[in-house]
Amino acid sequence: MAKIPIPIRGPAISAFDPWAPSAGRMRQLLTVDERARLAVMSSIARFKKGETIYLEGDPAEAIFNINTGVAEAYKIASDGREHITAFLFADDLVGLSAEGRYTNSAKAITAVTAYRLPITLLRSQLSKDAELDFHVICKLCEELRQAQRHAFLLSEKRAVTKLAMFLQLIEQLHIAKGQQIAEIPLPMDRSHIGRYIGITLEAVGRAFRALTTRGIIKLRDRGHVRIVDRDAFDKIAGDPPVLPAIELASRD
Amino acid sequence: MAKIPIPIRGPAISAFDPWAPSAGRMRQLLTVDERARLAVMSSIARFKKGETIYLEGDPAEAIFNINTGVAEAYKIASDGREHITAFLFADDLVGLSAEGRYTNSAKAITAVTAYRLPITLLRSQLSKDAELDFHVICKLCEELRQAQRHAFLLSEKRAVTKLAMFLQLIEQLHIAKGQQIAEIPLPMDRSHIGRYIGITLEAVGRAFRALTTRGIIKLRDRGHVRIVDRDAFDKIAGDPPVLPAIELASRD
DNA sequence: CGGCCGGTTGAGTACAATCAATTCTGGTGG
DNA sequence: CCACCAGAATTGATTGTACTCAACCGGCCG
Repeated sequence: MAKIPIPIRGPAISAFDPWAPSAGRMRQLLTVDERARLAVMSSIARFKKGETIYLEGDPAEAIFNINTGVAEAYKIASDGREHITAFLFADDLVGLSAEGRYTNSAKAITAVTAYRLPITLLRSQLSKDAELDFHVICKLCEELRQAQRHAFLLSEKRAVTKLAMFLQLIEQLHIAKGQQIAEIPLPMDRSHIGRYIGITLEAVGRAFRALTTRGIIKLRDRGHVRIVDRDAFDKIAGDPPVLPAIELASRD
Repeated sequence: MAKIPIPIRGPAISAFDPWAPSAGRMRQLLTVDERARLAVMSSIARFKKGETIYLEGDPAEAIFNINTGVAEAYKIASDGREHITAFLFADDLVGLSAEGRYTNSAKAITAVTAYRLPITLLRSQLSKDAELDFHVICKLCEELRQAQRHAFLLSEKRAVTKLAMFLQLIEQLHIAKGQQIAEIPLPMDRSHIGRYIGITLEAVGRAFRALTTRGIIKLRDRGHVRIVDRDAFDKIAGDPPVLPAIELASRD
């Protein structure tokens, strides 16, 4: 293995601060120093498209910090169907466990590079560094918020509503990361979307078409959507979660 | 306000340790010392049945630690329907926020007493006490696991499956807390269950009846179920998450 | 006694699942 | 540059399940 030619800055965690306004932007929580300290205890893992990162029930020896690419966390239903728990992007943490065992499986959707953090090392660091702990707490709050929103999405019955909420989710993720985008990129395929929002891939397709023919969205290709009619879109997806600026203005 | 006559031991957090086997039992994570320290910075809040604890979008000034009773966290859908994000029992933390605003609402299902922890005080404590931080991290992992399991449940389509998974959820919660029970107590009504598992209350009733007539469960009254046919039950609900004892035996 | 709340039952409808066939797309090699 | 191929996506016809709306039941409390 040759050394990585690009400069390595170490693991990264970005999230909203649960308790301080941040103008709708996620911040990089870790300091340069923290990232360096985490870097020395971590190795870099590479996964090919479709490759398994870990399996549910395996001994949880490490957590992963996605660097590039997209991964999925998933669970297998009793009838064999695969339910996607979360899509994981850069700066996300993966490897949730309980009692020393992973509580879900994970695999790469695109090619993925990630920092692999052995939990033994991480844990000893956590018991020393309250600052790092606090950042992990922030990230977990963020993941919890996402998981609840996912459940909220799944509680909807109409396929178009689910799809619209999903698109809103992905869009806001990019906005929160500071990327102004006219188009929503969809690195996952129709079946991934279906397994995430709890409908079949055929229903996903029909929902896309329904939104397209109604002039609400426009597909450039498989992986790029544009929201044409924002009002109609928001009426289907529901208002996006409180944007601080709007919130503060309308309140009091 | 008279002083509380019963001895106060202070806030409590119980969860699985994410990284150490614990024989399927949740532990009380906080030490006597930590609980005392948290107690001095907290006040006791009492909520009547149905009373609102906080509303989505409100400034997040405190988090709550349920002491007695049952509460619900919920979100309102665009069509006005209420989706229950989580049922909250003793030792649970509630008050998830982002950017200083609550990201869901919460209200009491039964009469509730809770410790109210102002986040300003809590946060200053968190930046000092790595041990406390670690315990909060454990609890958040636990909540995240629950939220993902909830989403998994919601991704099922058949009402009987959803209900069975829900009952399994509640049962395991009691087992994890060390209470051996022959009967599953349901402190919430049919409409709460429906709002949690994403079906109408009529469908909840029909699912209960379906399981009853098939001889799988038995209702003592509105609020107490007994699982009669465990095999049939598990076949519908899916195998319960890895129980460490079984897991270790069947592995290697 | 009457009203209310939680719960049950029933008939008709709407929506997505299913299964199967077909088209589209992007990538490959000749 | 084109022909070809495999995987992804679309379309269509049918079926099943839960939703809707409405009526009804039973206990509890004033």
